[in-house]
Amino acid sequence: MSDEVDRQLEVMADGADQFLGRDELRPRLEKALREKRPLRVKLGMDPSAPDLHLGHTVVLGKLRRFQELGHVPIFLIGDFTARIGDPSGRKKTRPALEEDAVKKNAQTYVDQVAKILDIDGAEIRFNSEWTDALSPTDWVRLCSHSTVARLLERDDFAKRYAAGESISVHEFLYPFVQAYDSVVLEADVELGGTDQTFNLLMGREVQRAYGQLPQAVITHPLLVGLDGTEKMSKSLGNTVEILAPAEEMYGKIMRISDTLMCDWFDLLAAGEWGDLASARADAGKGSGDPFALKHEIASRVVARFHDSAAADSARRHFEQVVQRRETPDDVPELEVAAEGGGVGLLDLLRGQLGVASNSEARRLVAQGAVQIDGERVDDPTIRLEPGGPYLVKAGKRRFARIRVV
RNA sequence: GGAGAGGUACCGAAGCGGCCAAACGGGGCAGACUGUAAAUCUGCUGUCUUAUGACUUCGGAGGUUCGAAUCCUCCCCUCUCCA
Repeated sequence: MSDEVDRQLEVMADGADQFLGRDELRPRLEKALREKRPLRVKLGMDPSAPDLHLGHTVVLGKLRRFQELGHVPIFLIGDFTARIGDPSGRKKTRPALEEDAVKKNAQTYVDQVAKILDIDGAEIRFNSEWTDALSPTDWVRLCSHSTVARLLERDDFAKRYAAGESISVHEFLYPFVQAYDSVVLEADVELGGTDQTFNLLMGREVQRAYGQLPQAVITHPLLVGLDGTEKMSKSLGNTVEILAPAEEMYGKIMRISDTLMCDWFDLLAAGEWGDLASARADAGKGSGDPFALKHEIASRVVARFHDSAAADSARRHFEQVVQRRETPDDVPELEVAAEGGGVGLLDLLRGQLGVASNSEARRLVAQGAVQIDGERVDDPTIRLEPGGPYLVKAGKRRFARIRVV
């Protein structure tokens, strides 16, 4: 029995940055196991962007592990809080979202989360369910449980305040709402990124104020995005979306630095990649074969969100197109209507290859990035005669087979 | 309520009557290199059927001027200090 408690606590702590309230959790866990009343484990996310990315999956993976331990995963969609905008880690006020956008995003979240959790065994909740019912008096009471000084202690607020950045009053409300969610959900544990520490601790305080046992708080390091410096975040454009096509996902992962690769390995392994431990250790020391390890990580991540067949073909595609710089097998074939006896190259690049503008297309030609049937083109004004198909290449990764009709 | 400071391209930030499509840095794109990368080096980076050309752009709306990102007026937004 106590072995089982230890084992579970260890799984809970795996990969975590902090595990606050661990000692208090122990007796609750024992009781839970004894009485077969699983713990309620909360993870909240704001539907502020439609796509979940690898960064989200770090904590989601932990939630899944709780589920595997027999506890109740509660995935909370912060549809109300998204309308406030979480100030965590922000340098400026996050714009509040329109209700419609929030609803739409929330919908897609459930589908995406299902790739990680066993969704049937999970509790999916929306916090507007109870926040909309709060009266002004309730709000005042809720907000009385902390102080301005305390809120200003918070790192991101403190920095913004010191730097003379604006802080809107409503941003102060955010932690209160998140804390209140824990009260309503009677959370035993709440998960989050390290940037959530303040909000999560607020949950403990408010639960206490409402006569509940405070939740344990488990935070995980934030996954650094593709740029290798900032946390992965949609607004920074450094994400790998979990719904991304297999090839794109594979390619993005292959493009990260070796240092970042090690970081990702640790956060994304989720207790699964034990067989790669020694390769990981070598990579950390700068020895071994980091390239092979990166391939392996890319394959496993793709397999996790697609399947192993997709992972294999993504790998082949990468080896072919990026490593050997060959033409991929699956170049899209497009037909273009001839106008005045042919098609101008610039129109083609813009219309069929996804180049942003004629000027951009000209630049690509000038830079020697455009090829037709393997031949470099350096005159942007050429026209393609009816016929083909012509194999058109723009830059390293944009291909199309064009038939002019 | 009062007094100051400020809003510039994807982002940060210079410019403060013509030489400004707007320095510089970041980002992005392309090329070289490489284990795909990262790092490094080089170039490009508003649009237009490329043009010592035109058009749109410097918070918004007007105005002064041969000419405005740059001066004036009003408005909107942000920050600081004082009350």
